[in-house]
Amino acid sequence: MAATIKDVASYAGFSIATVSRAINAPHTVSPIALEKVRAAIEVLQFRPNALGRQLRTERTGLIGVILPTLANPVFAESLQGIDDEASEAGYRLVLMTTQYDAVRERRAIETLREQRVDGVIMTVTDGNSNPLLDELEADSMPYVLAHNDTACRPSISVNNRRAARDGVRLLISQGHRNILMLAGSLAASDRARQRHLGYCDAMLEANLEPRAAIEVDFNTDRLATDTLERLTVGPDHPTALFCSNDLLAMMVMRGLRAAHFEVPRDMSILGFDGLPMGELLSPTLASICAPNRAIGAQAWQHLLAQIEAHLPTAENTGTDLFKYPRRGLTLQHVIRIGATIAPLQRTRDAAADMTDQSEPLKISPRGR
Amino acid sequence: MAATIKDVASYAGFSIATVSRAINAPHTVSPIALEKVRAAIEVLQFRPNALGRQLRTERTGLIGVILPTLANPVFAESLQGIDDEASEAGYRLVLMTTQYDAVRERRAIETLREQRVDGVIMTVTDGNSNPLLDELEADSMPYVLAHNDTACRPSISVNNRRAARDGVRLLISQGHRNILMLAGSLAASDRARQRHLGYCDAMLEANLEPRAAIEVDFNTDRLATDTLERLTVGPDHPTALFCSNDLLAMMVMRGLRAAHFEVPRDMSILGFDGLPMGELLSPTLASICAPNRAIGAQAWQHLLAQIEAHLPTAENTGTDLFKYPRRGLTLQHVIRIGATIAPLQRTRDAAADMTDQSEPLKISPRGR
DNA sequence: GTGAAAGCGCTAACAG
DNA sequence: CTGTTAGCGCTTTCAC
Repeated sequence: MAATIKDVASYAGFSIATVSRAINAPHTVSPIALEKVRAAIEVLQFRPNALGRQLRTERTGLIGVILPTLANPVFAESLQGIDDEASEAGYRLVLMTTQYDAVRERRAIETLREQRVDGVIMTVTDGNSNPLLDELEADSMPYVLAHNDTACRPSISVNNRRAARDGVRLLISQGHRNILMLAGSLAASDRARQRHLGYCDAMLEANLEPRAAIEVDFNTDRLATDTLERLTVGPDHPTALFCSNDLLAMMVMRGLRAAHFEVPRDMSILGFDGLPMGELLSPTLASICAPNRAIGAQAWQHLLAQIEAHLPTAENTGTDLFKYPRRGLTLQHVIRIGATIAPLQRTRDAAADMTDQSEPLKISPRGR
Repeated sequence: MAATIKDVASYAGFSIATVSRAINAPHTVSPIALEKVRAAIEVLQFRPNALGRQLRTERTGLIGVILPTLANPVFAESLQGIDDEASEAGYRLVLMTTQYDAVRERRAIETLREQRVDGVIMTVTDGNSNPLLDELEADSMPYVLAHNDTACRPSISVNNRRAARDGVRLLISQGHRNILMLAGSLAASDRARQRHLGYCDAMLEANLEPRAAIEVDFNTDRLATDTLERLTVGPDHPTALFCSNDLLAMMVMRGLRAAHFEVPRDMSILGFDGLPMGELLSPTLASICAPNRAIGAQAWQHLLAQIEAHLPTAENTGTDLFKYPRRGLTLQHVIRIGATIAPLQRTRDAAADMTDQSEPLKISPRGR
């Protein structure tokens, strides 16, 4: 059906070797031959079969990308960042999503390795103690983690712990003392765990008692009512929420609004990720911004460096590894001040532990 | 380095054929052999090389996906829809983005064909008169368009024209008469053109004069000031905007807000796409919703049908083509009522062409 | 500058 | 049930 290099060769009146050279190293072929080959290719609509080449050269130009989901724009952005650069460099991406499932992570890697991808960029549930990654290293398969922050593996991310700490510090500086953290499944995200540590850091250094993160299922599009109650009812309800990601923050905002809780008057909200859409909300979402696209782009750069260090041409000296450190790279986070954060008003609840009760009390609305 | 089927064969004490069978058709192999092969695979950490198999079988299990960008969640959603189903069926996605560039579309298809993908799902700038697609058909390469709506090609989409008409009708039914449409580059999107036609349909049937779409560069994150002026200044400024997509609508909302134009009091806004995040805005964004994820999923189903019809096993009768029509499939759109739309208040501007001027006038705020 | 030939890793007749 | 063999399409020595 489709023309092969053989067809081109016989049509052009040369051997397949010459055709191959005409394609891959035109300068090593006589102008006459080159022209004839070109013509033959044109006429026969020859399209080189990448599989043949890849089988032979042991390089595919394919990069595996493993992400939890594309429903969270964080990963879509990051993916776009990877694609921008990788496609420029002539690589193609094979995408697999895991839905935060470790089993699917394993399968994805397996599949990609069978496909002989030249490298893998991924965001995993746990970047540290991960046998999958150990295997990759043992087999010296180039890989880079994106978003996972771990010092001991090649990874590109913000310092999640410190970023969270900085964010929660901001809330504290605004007078908030009863601050809760919300997260998706902690088990499914080492980022969330890091962020919770950062939350704890900030709380402790202010002599506040850190609380366990409230885990929220944000695959559904609605906040569970018991969660909502916990946030809004009772004398002890928090005045500020630190949400482990912006999507969650947005969901919470909607839930609060439905419960007639006004943000930021009745509750300050701080997100994490810095999704552009957060600025389009009203009130605009305060968030700890990670440079998601840059994370993808940098992950690519690091992967490429590893791939090139792997090439037979480059001698695998320690210099290469030094030039392109195989260990974590931390990108800078930025706190985006947004209208979802306000200084604490001394409401009845928030003023509970204050001595001066003389100021006019504002009644917090009750949910439900 | 990596073990091959030969290594496994010799380790297990069988021929490579038996190993191959043990892998691909275990039931055709004696239990003893099977066990020995399994053990060998285990010990040698054998990972079958997909390239060899693909070269031989002429099937890769790879699906090309070509999308304009992932920065627009519409496409990220759609991609997730594809991935959900395709990965389930054991296929992998090779992703390429075009940034709405026809040249990149062409290159992407070329690259994917060289990689011998089993089929392609794509969203192109122009689904109708597109030589690329003619080529694909000529070579009987399975493909499906997603989001592009065209009757004459395999495509999955909403009826963009009718959907837009329905949306604009809603605006008209709310009393709006001066309605403008905003779009990204019309040249880069047949969807936008279809939607503009729908806008015109609705305007004409109400005896209103349709206007040319205002093209907005929404790659930048800010609305150009001259565009903004056009929307807000003068006695003739519109009272409602139909935006060709939700991202644009959100950008416009922000621009208007910055100009102290309040939505929907001073301007009603209707988007297109039905991005989930629109419901998290405040006011919640009214939008014509396309089932983006379902579009991706359906595109996959149709592609799979084509691929299977292509298989040597299935006889290529007309029945197959009848069962899985190669032509466009239209999914239902839904208009999401949102708080960005309000009945027209008879402001000074909007009431200009009305005879009854006696009602109290509300002064529209002036931007800048 | 060009061609012959080997072989990348695998599957699929075919023969036994 | 198993082994032998012939390629899939390409690159790449190695001669000439």
